[in-house]
Amino acid sequence: MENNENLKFESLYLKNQICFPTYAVANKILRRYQPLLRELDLTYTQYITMMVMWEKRKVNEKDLVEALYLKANTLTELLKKLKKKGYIDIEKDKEDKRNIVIVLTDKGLALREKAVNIPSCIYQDHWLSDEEFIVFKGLLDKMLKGNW
Amino acid sequence: MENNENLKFESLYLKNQICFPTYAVANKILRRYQPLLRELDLTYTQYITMMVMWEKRKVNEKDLVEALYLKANTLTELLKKLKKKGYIDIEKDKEDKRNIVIVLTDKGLALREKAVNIPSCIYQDHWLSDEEFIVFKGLLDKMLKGNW
DNA sequence: GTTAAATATGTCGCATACGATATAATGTAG
DNA sequence: CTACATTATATCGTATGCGACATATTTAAC
Repeated sequence: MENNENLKFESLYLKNQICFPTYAVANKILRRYQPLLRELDLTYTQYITMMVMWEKRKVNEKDLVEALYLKANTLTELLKKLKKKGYIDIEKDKEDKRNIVIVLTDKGLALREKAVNIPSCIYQDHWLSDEEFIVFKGLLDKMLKGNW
Repeated sequence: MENNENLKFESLYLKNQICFPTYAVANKILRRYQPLLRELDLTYTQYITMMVMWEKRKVNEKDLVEALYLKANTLTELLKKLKKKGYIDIEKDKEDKRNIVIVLTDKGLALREKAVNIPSCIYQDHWLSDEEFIVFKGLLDKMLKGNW
């Protein structure tokens, strides 16, 4: 009876989950970034938003939503904060007045010089081997693109 | 010059990140659970907490912190809510009065019957093949156990 | 044995993240 | 060309998740 019960509920054991360790590793990653990012006065979500800005220089909110796999309402508040810090400007799009245009400022661009050291700090502790990182990233990208 | 700049800041491109897709997949997973868990009146974090309770029946806060890779202050509020819903009871430990003892209630145990279908719903869309899931979970578990 | 360190938990403030819903602007069907 | 659908963004309320800090016990040092 006890064995039957174990069998029936096996799928609910924490150790058998895929989603839970994904969630836990993501939390662990965020905790790891925090002290490094504090020196740039950025949170993690602000940091990945700036990554897009450093690369594209000029986007609208929809571009960010797609690049970051977030929802627009999550970004609205965050963009106001980045604007307040002077890293971006927010303008109305003349062409399509529904859009906003987010533009990297000089101060925002300058921040990249301080940010450039972060990736090597983050990855230096060898959580995984180089080969494992490649496999891991391949699986993640597949999951992100997947339609589920 | 433009090429040099690309090279210098390559490590800051979103597409070269490992942490970002981990974070994005975790968000995607949480969004996927939400509608299913709403029927149980549980959030995702409450759900994984209940997983521990279904298995252990009786734990203290520290056990949960270790099992879920969260911080104690995150759990304090959450436990109050689970208590309010009647799924757990919270008592003082007589042996060591610093501890609290969290006990699964009958109502909490009964909830497991409704939860047992969730895992198959979640995993049915084949985000990855069975083999890929095994590899993925192996890497996640390694990262969780790693000391970084 | 008294004091200091360690442990377990709680409080507070901040920054997400989301669904539901609202609003404004644009596209489109007939 | 007008009503309706669609699109892009914003507002609101709820639930985390954390660091910093505070509190209450217990343990350990000497």
